Amino acid sequence: MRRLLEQDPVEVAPLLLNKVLMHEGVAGRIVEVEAYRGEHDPASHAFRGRTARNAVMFGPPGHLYVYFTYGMHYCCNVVCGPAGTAGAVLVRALAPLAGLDEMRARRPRARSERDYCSGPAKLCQALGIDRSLDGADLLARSSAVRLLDDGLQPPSGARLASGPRIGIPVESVTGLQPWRFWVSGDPNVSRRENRAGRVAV
DNA sequence: CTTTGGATCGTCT
DNA sequence: GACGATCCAAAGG
Repeated sequence: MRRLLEQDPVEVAPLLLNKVLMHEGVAGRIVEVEAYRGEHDPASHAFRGRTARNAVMFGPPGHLYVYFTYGMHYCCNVVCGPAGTAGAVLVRALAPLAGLDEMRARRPRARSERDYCSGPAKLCQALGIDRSLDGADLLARSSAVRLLDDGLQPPSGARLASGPRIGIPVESVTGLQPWRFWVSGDPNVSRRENRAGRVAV
């Protein structure tokens, strides 16, 4: 798994679909992700170099990068690429798998199970992920938060969908890149598949 | 169903 | 001092 994550985030991103993210027994299957590169990606937190916030992005692959945004939300990424090079895959949505009661308690305003993890900040809330987990090794047995492979293969063919990343200005060069990947048709994906989405080869 | 605006504060200019 | 890799409620069709 570590070797897989050492590749370019754009290569890794679709391969993380159908993997499982778990924090203290509360878990979900990854159904939507976005790839972020480093210095050549204007949309990346690492575009302007290393800072205290994004330091983990420059570290070894397989660790968790958690950032705080909008004054109230956390979002989490799987760090990719070789150590010394910035790269990460933002986890945008999960299909709830375990700890559903815990998720409901942490997301009281959710109207249905679909509302538990259908967004990058929602899933962090549902799993109880915050800045204290920034830098955690997702592949270590001893970690509270882990990335697991339960044997289900990543989607391919028509089951894999891709499109432009969300919240990225389209006028920027990378804003048009189809670096958002999701499991086609999964109800937990953060935004419904629309004209922007297209099936990847 | 879609659109719009408010919340709220760490981070970087 | 401005601005988010967002979410939610409210309002309009």
